[in-house]
Formats: sequence, structure tokens, C-alpha cells
Amino acid sequence: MVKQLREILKITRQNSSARLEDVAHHAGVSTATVSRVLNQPDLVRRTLRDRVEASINDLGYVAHGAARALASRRSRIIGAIVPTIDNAIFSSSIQSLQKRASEFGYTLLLASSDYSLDREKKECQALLEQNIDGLILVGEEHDPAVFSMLKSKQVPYVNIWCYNEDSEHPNIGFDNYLAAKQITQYLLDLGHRQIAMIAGVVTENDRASARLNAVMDTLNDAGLAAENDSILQRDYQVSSGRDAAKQLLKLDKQPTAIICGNDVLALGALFECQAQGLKVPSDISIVGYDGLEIAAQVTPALTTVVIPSIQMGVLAAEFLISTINKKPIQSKIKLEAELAIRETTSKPPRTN
Amino acid sequence: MVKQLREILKITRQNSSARLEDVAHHAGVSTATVSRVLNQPDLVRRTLRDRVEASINDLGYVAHGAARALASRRSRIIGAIVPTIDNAIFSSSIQSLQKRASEFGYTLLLASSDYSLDREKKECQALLEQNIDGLILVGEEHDPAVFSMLKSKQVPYVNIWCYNEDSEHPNIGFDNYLAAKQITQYLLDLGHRQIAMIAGVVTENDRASARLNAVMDTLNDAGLAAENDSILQRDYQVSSGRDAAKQLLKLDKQPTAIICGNDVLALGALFECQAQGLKVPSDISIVGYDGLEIAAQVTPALTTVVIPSIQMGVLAAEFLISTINKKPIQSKIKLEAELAIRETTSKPPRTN
DNA sequence: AGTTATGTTGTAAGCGCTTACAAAACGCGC
DNA sequence: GCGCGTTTTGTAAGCGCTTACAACATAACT
Repeated sequence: MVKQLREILKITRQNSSARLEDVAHHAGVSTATVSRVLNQPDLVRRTLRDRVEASINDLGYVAHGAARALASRRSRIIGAIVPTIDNAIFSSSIQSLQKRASEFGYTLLLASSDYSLDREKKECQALLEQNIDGLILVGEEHDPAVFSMLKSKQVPYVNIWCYNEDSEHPNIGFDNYLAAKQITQYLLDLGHRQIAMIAGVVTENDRASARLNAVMDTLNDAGLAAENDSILQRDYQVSSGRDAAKQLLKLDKQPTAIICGNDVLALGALFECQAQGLKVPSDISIVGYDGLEIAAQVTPALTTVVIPSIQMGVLAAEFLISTINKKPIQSKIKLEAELAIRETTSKPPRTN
Repeated sequence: MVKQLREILKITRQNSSARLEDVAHHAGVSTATVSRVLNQPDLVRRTLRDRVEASINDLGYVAHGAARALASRRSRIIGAIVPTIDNAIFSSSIQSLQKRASEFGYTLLLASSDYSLDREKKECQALLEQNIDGLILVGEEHDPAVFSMLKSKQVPYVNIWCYNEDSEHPNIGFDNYLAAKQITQYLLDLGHRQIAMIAGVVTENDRASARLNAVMDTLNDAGLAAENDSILQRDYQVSSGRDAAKQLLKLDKQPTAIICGNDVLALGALFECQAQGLKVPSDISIVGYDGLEIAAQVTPALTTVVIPSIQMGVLAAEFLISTINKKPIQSKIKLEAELAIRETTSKPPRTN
């Protein structure tokens, strides 16, 4: 009877926007037909469909997602939790993810974990409460509760930024360890023996850890014991890179090369060297990791590992949406991270 | 009767997660009580509340946002449409927005317009379909349909990145024009007379337009007719900045200063100058706009306009959430964009 | 024409929650 | 012990949509 009252008061409630039922009345059809026009237009005869569509336009009808989600059990929303949005390499991935999802009619619910697995868990719950149809996570290390929640809600998910054939979870990414090993080896091959590292913060960050470990392992394998004071960890800021480089340049045994856990730190290191009047690469070599656009443009251009950030976003969206629609699709995709040799690396200076 | 069937088959449907009703049964109370524990705990007696909370934990209950949104008419989701996520200055704003919203129990639905008002309109509709409780838009220029949809759905919104006292729309931002004028004046005061500009693309972008206009107006006021070939427009990429700078440096009347529409273009210009062996600022001055973290760290540090990107995100979240909760709050907030004089600007070279 | 397969539309029962309203329980003063 | 106001809890009617199922119309066969 409330509904009837609403009908009676229709003139009054002109602001409360049109519902599917209003469209149905306007077009002289049942609500089921309108719903079909919206969701499975092929099932509706041409003439009727046109009439309904006209009514939709006339009334400026906008579907009510919550009602639709409740009835159909899918929200057309996918969620993503990234460590931080404020990080060029993630944001390019998010951008591509959002665009691809939008092309499929999905919207993106975005959350950030601040590199904390506990926050990630909480954000995951918040996203789950919003009935996301799928979830994208960064990295392979997550709170077990995350997976159990996802499982009990039967929400498909995928870990990006990592590749692990043996993982029990779908993942789309590249081998963080391998690429870091390669770039270290490249420096060794150039003749560097004093190699320092400015790593990202490895706490609860499997990508940063993998990169750090790869460098350490490779140096060890080459018979170079990594000294503690030449391995630094810094948060994701250019200023932190500068700060760390400053510290490294004060060392008794000054490094001839600095490996950075990401491009932001590498740019900081580069700028610090420049500020101190050092020539890069003739005095000191610097390498980054990520492949930000700016890395290729800075003078001198930064040698780095280019990771497929855009591709990961696109593929993650496609994987999730396929899975949501019960279309089988490959659940593990290995992408390549490529060494981009540019201008910040060369043989170590003779004076060594 | 379907519901009854479900009850009977409960053992079978262990994967379909717990509903509020299940919690109610488990705790031996009505659904209303459970709902109250969730939404207005003060209304429930202590002992009962504890019992219900225990049941919630036992069953791993996660609220069903769509159902909740349908019944309560609020989704606890706020939307944001930015030109592109893949842009450091927007992503820092989004990050702060998302964090602040999350603190209030809201999640962020994110869309991008690709600097197209038409896409923006479409994304707006998509967000509206998801029943967002509020919307954040960048800039003051939007398709009229956007505002009418928002109005008919009665969804509060706010334009950020701009400040306009006379606007009919809520806005939180700064004066793009004024700050650009100031930085231009600063260059004039230093003695520069050959001033070029690398503007952002101004199409459907009121922020980029305002900045460009401010520069042109200021140059005009100083009696300097801006020459066409010294005013360039480029998209938001470091490489575009380099490219534009390259072109400007080829000019017969080489500029002694380059004003850039944003820091990314400015960095590109800086790198190009460095690559060509020019000394910045003694040979040529460069200024940016935005105040990215890297601008302060690059060598030489970039003179720029620091805009309150984080603050805009935070305040926008707060404004929207207050408005959603019917708490009156100031709907126009003027923030300051500050000139940061650093190392890429000085008097023009004598040789002029 | 009669029968069957196919295509098109309508009816109505939920989806899981909130909330107005009613009912019950409690506390207090007398 | 009663009446009253207050607090606490329950009942049940939706929120706006989708979709199984039924009903009907049409096309395709014998």
C-alpha cells in the first residue's frame, strides 16, 4: 500500500527518479519485458524493444545497481587493492584495469593497503561487503583470511605483479626475482665489483623482497659478500633515494654501481649523484626497476627493468570478467620484464 | 517456500555465506536486532549485543551491501571521476581521498574520463547506476547532463581542482589562473622577455586553459606579444615535454624561459635542455606547475607551483560525507597554490 | 487443419537487508 | 501492586530489480 501511495503522490515525487516499473507503465509492458530489454534485448521483439527504449529515454531511467545486484547476484563491480595508488607504476596499471573493465560494463572499486597485510584484509572485507564480482590483489603474499573470505563468498580473484606457476592462486605477472638477477648480472659483466643496493621496504612486500634477494644471491654467487652498509632499504620516494645515495657515497669503499629496487629510488640516486657533481655513468652506474615513462626520458636515460604494468591491468580485468562469466580461461599468465639498457650504466671507472 | 527449502538444505549450501537471518537464528534473536547491532548498537542491550556479535564472528558474517543499499537507500560508496588515474598529481589526490573515505567506512568507485566530457558523462551514469552516495569531479566544466543526472538522483557532488566563488556548484580547490599569473610575473620580474610556454592540452580542460590564459594575459599586460610558435600544447608525458622543448630551442628567437603547464612537461623540458648541454638556469629558466615530489628532488630542483592535491582529496571526502549525512558544511573552499622558487629559474643570460 | 516447436510476453516470488510500528519488558513513584 | 513512561525487542512490509514458470502467439511441420 505504500507503493500505491507513491503512485497517488506521483506528481509530488517527481524528484525521486524513475524506477523500472515506471518505465514499464510508460511503455505499456510488464517489468519483466523492460528488464529483458536491458539485459537480454534479443529476447524482445523489435517493435516492443524500441518502444521500451524510448520510454527509458523519456523518463531518463537509470538502473538501480543495488536492486539489480540483489536480484541477479552480481554487482558488475570489480575490486582492486593496491599497496598505494600514489605510485606511478601502480597507477598506470590501475588506469588500464579501469579502462578495460569499463569497456565490459564493470566499474572499479579501489582500495589501498599501505603495504600492510592487515589493512589489506580489512579493505578486502569492505570490498566484499560491497558485493564485488571479482578482486585484484598485488603480490602473492596475503593474509590467509583474505583467501578464505574470498572462497566462502565464491568471489574470483587474481594476484598480479607476480608469477608463480606452482601457486594455488591465479596469478598474472612476471618473475621479480629473475629480472633482478639479470640486471645484477649485467652489472657484474660490465666489471663492477663494488655494488650497492637501495631496496624498497621489504616488510610484507614479496616483490621488494624478491628483488632484494635476487641481488644478494647474485652477488654471493659471484663471490662478492654483500656488506651490510651497502644494502639500504628505503620507502617509495625520490627524496629517500637521494638520501640513501648520499649515505652510500660517504662509504669508505664507494660503490661503482647502485642497484635500486624501483625507478623512483633510482631517480633519487641519480639526482643525488648529479647534485654532488658525479658523472653518471662514468663515475658511477645506476639501475632502476619498473620502467616508468620518466626513466626513459631523464638525462641520462635510466637503465632499468621494464615491467608490463599496463598489460597486467588489462589481463587481470579480462581474466576476472571471463571467470565471472564462467568462461574458462588460463589462470596463470607469465609476462616478461625486460632489461632496458640505457645511459646510466657503463664499465666501472678505472681509478678503482 | 524457496526459503524453506534453503533451510532444509542448509547442510548442502555451506558455501553460500551466512545471511543476517542466519546470524539471527544462531543468536536466537530477530533479524531486526542483528541489524541494529550492526547499525545502531546503542539501541541494543549489552548482553544481547555481545551475543549477536559472537554469532557474527562464529558465522563469519559479512554484510550484503547491495541488500543494505536497497533497503536503506545509501550505498556507502562514493564515486570519483578523474581525467586519468595515471598521472601522479591526480593519483596522490585519489590516494588521500580513498584513505579518508575509508576511515568513514566508505569505499571509492573510481572512473576516468580521459579528458573527454563525453566519456565523463558516461562514466557518471555508470557510477550513478551503482548508487553512489556522492561524486567527486575534477574541474568546473562538465556536460550539463552530468549535473542534471546528479540533481535528479539527488546525489551530492563537488568539483575539485578549481575554486570559483560564484559557481552554482560546490567546489574545493585553488585558483589555477592566479598562480599561473604569479609565476609568469616572477619570470618577468627576473628580467625575462623571451618567454615560451609548453601548455597542457586545453581541449575540454578548464585547468589547463586557465593556466595558459593566465600566462598569455600576463605576457600581454607586460607588452610582450606572445608569438604563436612559442606557445605549444602537449599531452601529459615527459617525452612530450622533451619534444616541445626541442622545438622551442630551434626557434630563431630562443626563449630564455619556458613556462610549463605541469611538472611532467617541465621535467621533460629540463631533461631536453640537459641533453643538449644547456645549463639550467643560467642558459635558460624552466618552471613547472603541480608540485610533484620529484620536482623538488630533481637536479636542479624545479621551480614550480605547489598545488594542494592531498588536501583536496581529503576535504572532498569530508565534504561529501558530511553532506550525505545532512550535516551542513561549507560548500566552497579556497586553498592556496604556492610558488616554490627553486633552482631552475634565474635572471636571463646576459648574451641576450 | 491439427500438432508441435519456437518465440514472445506476463505473473509473481524472491534477493538480504532496514525500519516503521507494535509489542513486550522494565523501572519508578505512589 | 498498579499505572505510566522508557527502553528493548520483534513483526512484517517493503527497497527495485531479475528470472523461473506459465501463458499465449506464431511459425513450421505433417
